[in-house]
Amino acid sequence: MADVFDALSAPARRAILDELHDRDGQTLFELCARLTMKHGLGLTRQAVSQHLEVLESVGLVKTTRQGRYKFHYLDTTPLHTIVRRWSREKAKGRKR
Amino acid sequence: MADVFDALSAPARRAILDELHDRDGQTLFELCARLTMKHGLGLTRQAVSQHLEVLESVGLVKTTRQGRYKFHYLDTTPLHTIVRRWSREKAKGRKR
DNA sequence: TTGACACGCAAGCCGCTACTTGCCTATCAT
DNA sequence: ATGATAGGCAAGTAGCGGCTTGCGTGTCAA
Repeated sequence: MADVFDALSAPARRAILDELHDRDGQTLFELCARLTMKHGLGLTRQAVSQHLEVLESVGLVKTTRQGRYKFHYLDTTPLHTIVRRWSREKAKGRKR
Repeated sequence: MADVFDALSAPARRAILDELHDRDGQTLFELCARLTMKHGLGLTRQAVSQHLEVLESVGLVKTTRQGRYKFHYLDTTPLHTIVRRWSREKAKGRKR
């Protein structure tokens, strides 16, 4: 588990990204509460925590700590590389 | 297994997309040969075939049959929906 | 200092999926 | 018709990942 594609494969992680897109900078408990509210997902705190670890490891989520709070922020820049990978412009050195 | 994210989660399927991006309209056997050549993947024909099924089911690959040949073509349009999902422009009816 | 709160660590279970194996169908050349 | 080529179908196996469970750590208020 190391790249953006794996991170996006889990529906729960996509729901987390949706939540952060709707309200950026949430804590773990906020996310747990709102995920069960809106998306109806029955996820424990640990489950969400593990998902956030994955999302952070691939750069889709950035975090800042303040005291005992840890805020999570969405970062979509890794997504652009996905589309670019199979875009029509052939890679630079390829034309020969 | 039904959406684009799951389809992209497997490295082998991404390699197949890479191959089709490099040379569009290949048959199953062509893909098998070139995948073992270039990417060094030890994939059987059935493995590649099953991957192509998945890619086709989510619309990333289109196919045409001619006699006993089946040609596979890359289609990147499903990829754009991924980026749009978490783009900055809030969904239309949301501003309230 | 004590308790509550926000979060982290680690092991275990279970289902899904990638891959294999074996056999079958269809198309083409001779 | 017969063999070779291109591809399809189906069941079984093994490993990984999502989720749980239980406990531990750090921060804040009273």
